[in-house]
Amino acid sequence: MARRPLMKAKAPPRPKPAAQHPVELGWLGGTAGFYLRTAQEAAFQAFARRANGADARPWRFAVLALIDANPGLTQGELAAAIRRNTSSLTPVLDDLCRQGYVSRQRLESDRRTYALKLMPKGNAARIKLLASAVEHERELDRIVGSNRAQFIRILQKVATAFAQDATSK
Amino acid sequence: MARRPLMKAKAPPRPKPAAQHPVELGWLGGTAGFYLRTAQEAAFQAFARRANGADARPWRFAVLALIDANPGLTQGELAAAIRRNTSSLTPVLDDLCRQGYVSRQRLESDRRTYALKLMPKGNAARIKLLASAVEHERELDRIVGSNRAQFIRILQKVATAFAQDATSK
DNA sequence: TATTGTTATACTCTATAACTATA
DNA sequence: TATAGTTATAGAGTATAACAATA
Repeated sequence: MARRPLMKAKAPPRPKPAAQHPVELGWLGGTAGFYLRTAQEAAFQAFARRANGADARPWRFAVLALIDANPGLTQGELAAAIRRNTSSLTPVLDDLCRQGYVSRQRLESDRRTYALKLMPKGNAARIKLLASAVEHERELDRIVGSNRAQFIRILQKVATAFAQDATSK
Repeated sequence: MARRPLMKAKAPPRPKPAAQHPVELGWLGGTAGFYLRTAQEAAFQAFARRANGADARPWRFAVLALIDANPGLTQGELAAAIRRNTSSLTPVLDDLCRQGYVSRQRLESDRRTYALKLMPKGNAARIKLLASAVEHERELDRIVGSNRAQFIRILQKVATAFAQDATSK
């Protein structure tokens, strides 16, 4: 992060000199790719900001929500759902288990796998993050307007179409 | 990356065990946020795959395109356009200059700033990446369907609405 | 003093390969 | 041998703070 933090420095509102004459985006300004990226980044940062206090690191809320919706799922299934390598998930789950949010139980039928379950503390954390997420989606609604359902449908299609590419290639 | 690579290992097509019974996404499956992320990731990876050979690391194409569209812009302006800290841009530009793609010229009117210009080699690289980007956008078109313009407009609105949040807060 | 860009540094997220234990 | 998950490790991308040059 920083060079010699010296103090905890709780989110100092930096002024950020707004660009006076806007940069011409050229061809980029007519692409979906460029805005897909900037929109995603801006939206995620807004969510993290809103969830301030709750821990909203990248996939934490999704992990809690997915374990809640699929009690007993395995780490491999969870990793596939968020398109991450299982080795990336291990430290996340270590952390959630250490905090008493999630339990890992060896499955009797296949003792190599864990059945993941949400613990009461984990459900409480999920609900807290859900409140932020609901607010966040409400703001997205206001921005997106009446085309919300269609917008989501298109994003889904993009995600699945390119994801299929990845496996077929 | 890896533990003792031992060989160059040119992209071994890993089989990847497709999840047999799909994970239930629950509430997440109705949100824009979740699919904004997964769509962006899948689309970007597809672009990088397609540009194979050309160097399509995150902001490289955008940087070349933006310098081309705004000859003489400064590093600060460029950083603002892609919403990155100037310190993150320095090594990217070091690299592009080392390769003879971009020139930094001290501005006579303010010798603290550089005027960035695209060199012939940089323009060639831009054109090569542009070909991949055009193909990529064409595939996005096929996926998005007839709502392309509206889709882009919504993404723009999301990007700018949340970006304004960031500065005002 | 203020601003542009650089340097030193540290942190987060991610994946690959090897490993352990089970199957 | 094959698979689920862990460990060790590497590396990309990013930002913060201090700095040097210039304003």
